[in-house]
Amino acid sequence: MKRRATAEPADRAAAILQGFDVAGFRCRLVDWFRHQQRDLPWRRDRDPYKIWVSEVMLQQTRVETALPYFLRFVERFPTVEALAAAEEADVLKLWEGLGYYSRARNLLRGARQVMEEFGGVLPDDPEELARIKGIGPYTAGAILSIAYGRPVPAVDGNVLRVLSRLLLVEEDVQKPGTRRLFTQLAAALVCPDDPSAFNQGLMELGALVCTPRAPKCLLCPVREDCRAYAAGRERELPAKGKRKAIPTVDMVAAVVWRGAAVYVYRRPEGGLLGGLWAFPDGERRADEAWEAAAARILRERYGLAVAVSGPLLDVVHTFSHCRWNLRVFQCAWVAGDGAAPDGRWVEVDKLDELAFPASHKKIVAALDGETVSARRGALR
DNA sequence: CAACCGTGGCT
DNA sequence: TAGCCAAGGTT
Repeated sequence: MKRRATAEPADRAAAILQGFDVAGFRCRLVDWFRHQQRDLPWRRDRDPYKIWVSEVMLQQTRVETALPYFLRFVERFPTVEALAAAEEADVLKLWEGLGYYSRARNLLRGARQVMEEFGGVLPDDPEELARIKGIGPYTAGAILSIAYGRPVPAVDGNVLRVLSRLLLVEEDVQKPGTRRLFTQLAAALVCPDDPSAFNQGLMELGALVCTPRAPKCLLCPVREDCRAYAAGRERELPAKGKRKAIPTVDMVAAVVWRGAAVYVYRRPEGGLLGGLWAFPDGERRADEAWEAAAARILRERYGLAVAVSGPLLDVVHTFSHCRWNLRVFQCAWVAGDGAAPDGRWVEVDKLDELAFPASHKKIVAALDGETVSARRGALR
């Protein structure tokens, strides 16, 4: 049998936990969580569906941001069955502004999958859960432990931070290999008596006390367990590699007027902002004039001949992995019905029925302003 | 494995 | 200001 140069995660986890007071740590954490947890709507009951929705919304998203979306979503779609019967357009409209829109599409697909394959009930089996679109290792662990009381780990960013400090683990937490180590550690630590309180306690501690920049160690219920605190090194952890610089792209978009209607298209699934509506847009070429770029893109990509009348606004929008310098032009329609696969002429007052990304939502808002000022002008 | 996929708030 | 950060998943 061949032996690896580096220890397996399971062996390393066991070595790291040598001398750690597992039982005492569990008690202190769970006790703290029971008394100090925030009153959040998804903690009101253990409905697996609501836990699922909340966990998906909370992926890479702050509690305060997700909260109003969650309330609207479960009000409109209270059950898996209700969601499974929904139109994707309605789901995306409820998700508008929350970002990472594949989450919404996957949640809808997942709900339909649960109706067809699992009789409308989210399975409590790890391997079956993992087959559902949009449910990865963390979300599966969260649903299993919180909704079904199963003693499995749920490793999110909070848990990586808390455990890296607690156990003084110095590996780069962004590497997939390190993630496996922390999953082993969390699996060994999880409290069999109350996996829900333990896993949520770990995350709540990370959110409220063991925060990224200025951890509140003096308020920490498990300070006596913390190796980083003992070493005075809590601010050095977790270790993370540097982020790559993100590229900037010059973009043009156009508001093409044809009577009271403007042209919009639905972005293809799978790409950036997939499934959302947008004004016709495209990349400006190097050394190309902005207005010329607008005319060229409308002609080539959207089959529209227009007269570019002037800039409406500039939008600078930063995504997670790229940045747009977006210049928006108003245009008068000349010819062409529009050739985008999912293009439509929509009256301006009906634009609110469609889901737009934040960057193009600003264009819609600018048009509302235009309408208002035009009406004001007409009244004078 | 590394790149892709949003958004808003904070320092 | 520019960068960092937040209950990740998919390809």
